[in-house]
Amino acid sequence: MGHMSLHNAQLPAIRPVKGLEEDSALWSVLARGVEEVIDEDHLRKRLESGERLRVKLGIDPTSPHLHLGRTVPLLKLRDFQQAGCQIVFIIGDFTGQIGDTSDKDSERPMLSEEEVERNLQTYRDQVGKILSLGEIEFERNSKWLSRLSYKDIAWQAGFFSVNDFVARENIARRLAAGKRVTLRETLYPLMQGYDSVAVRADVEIGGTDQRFNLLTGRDMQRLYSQEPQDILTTPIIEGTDGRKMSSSWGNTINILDGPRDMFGKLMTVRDELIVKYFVLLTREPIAEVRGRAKALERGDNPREHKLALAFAITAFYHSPQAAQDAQEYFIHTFSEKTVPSDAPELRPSAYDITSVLLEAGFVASKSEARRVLADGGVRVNGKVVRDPGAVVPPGALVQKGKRHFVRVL
RNA sequence: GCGUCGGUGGCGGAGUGGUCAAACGCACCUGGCUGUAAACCAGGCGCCCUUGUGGCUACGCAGGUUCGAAUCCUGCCCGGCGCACCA
Repeated sequence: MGHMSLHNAQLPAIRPVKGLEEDSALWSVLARGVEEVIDEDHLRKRLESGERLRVKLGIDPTSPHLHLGRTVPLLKLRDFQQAGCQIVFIIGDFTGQIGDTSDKDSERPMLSEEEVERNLQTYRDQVGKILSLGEIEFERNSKWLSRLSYKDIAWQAGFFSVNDFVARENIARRLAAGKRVTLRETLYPLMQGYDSVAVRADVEIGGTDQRFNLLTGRDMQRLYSQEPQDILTTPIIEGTDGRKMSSSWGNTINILDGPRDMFGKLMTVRDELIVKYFVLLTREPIAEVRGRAKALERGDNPREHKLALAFAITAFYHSPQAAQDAQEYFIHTFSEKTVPSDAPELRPSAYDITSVLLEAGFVASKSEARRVLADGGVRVNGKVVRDPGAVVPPGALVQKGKRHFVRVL
C-alpha cells in the first residue's frame, strides 16, 4: 500500500485497460466512460482485427428530448464509429409501446403510436449532433417484432426464467414494496434481445441499468445460432441535483436546451462531478482531463474548470460562438450581477406586477406571485417590490429570483 | 371468485369524527452566505379575492349518517397479500 500518487490518480468513469495508449481509438472505445465489457478479450481481438463490427444501441422514444445522460452511450458509439465500426441504431418504436422497466421503480406507461411517432421525429436531428448520420443504419424494431406470433414468443420465452427476471434489484424492490409488476414487463428483455438477432449485432452498448437486457441479447442470439454479441456498459450520470439524471426527476440537461440555458445548468452541477462530466460528456483529451483533476486536488477554484466544462459542452451542441455568448451572459448576469441587456420582452395585458409575473410565466398562480413578492424575490428596475398591486411602467426590467428577467413593453 | 389489507398534496408517508389545506421527509420557490456548486441558515410551498378568527376546491369514485367526515356506513373502481387438489 504505497502512497496514492497524483501521477497515477485514477480518474472516474475510466476502466483500466492494459497495453493501450491513452486516447488511441481502441483505448477510447474500451476505457473511456466504460463500466464493464463482456467479453473483453473477445471484443478487443475483433476490434484489433479491423473487422467492421456492427455496434447496436437502442433507444426508446419515450421522450422527445435527449438529455446529457443519454449522450453517454451516444458518445461511446461515436468512439466505435471512429474506430471503424458500423453503427446500428435501433429506434424502439415497438418496445417503446411496451415500456422498459430497467431504470424504473414503477411500471412505465405504454406510449401511443402517435406519441412514439412524434418523439421519433426529433431524434435523428439530435443524434446527428453527435454522430455522422450518413454511415448509420437506422432501424425500427416494429419491423421484426410486430411479425412474431404468439407461438414464436412462447418458444423464446421458454428459454428464460422468471427467477432471473425477479432477481433484478429494481424488480425485487418493487415486489418487496408490494408494487405491481406485470407479466408484460418480463417480455421487454426478450424483445430487446431479439433486436440483436434481427440486426446481427456484434456488440451492444447501453447504460449499466441495461445490463440484464444486454445479456439477454447474448442468450437470444445463441438461441438463433448466432455468435453472441459482446456488451459494453456505460456509467449512469448524475443530474443537476446529484441524483441520477432522468426525465422523471426533472434534473436533466437536454441537448436541445438553448445555449445560455445549457451553460447555466452546467454551472449548477456539483463540483465533485466536474471531472466525471469531462470524461463522460466530452472528448477532451484524457491527459488534459487528468491535468484538471490534479489542479482541482491542488485547490484550483472549481469554478474555472466548470466554466471550461460548460463551454466545451455548449460549444459541442451549439457552436463556439454560442458558447462564448452564453459564457459572457453568465458572467455578466450572475457573477457581476449586472442586468442582461437583452432580456425577453413582454407586452402584458395589465401593468400591475402580479399580472406581469403571471404572464411572464414566472409564477403559476396569483397566490404564488403574492408569496414571492412578500419574500422579496421580485425586483423592478433593480428595486425590490412587495406590493402585489404595484404598477410596472413600460420599459421596466422585471426580475424574479436570480435568473428570471423580462422587459415590459 | 372468496378472504384480507390498502388507495391522502409532484413523490414518499402521517392522520382514523371537530383544533386538517392536512405532521414529517424529498423535490420545488424566495431570501441569506457564495462560485447561480455543495453544505448550512430563515421563510414559503391548493386556488381566489375587497388579506379576513375570509371564500372556494381537495384526501380513489358515487351516495349516506352527522351540527360537523380524509376519518363512520353502503356500493363501485383500482392495487397488494393469502386462498383457490395436496394446505
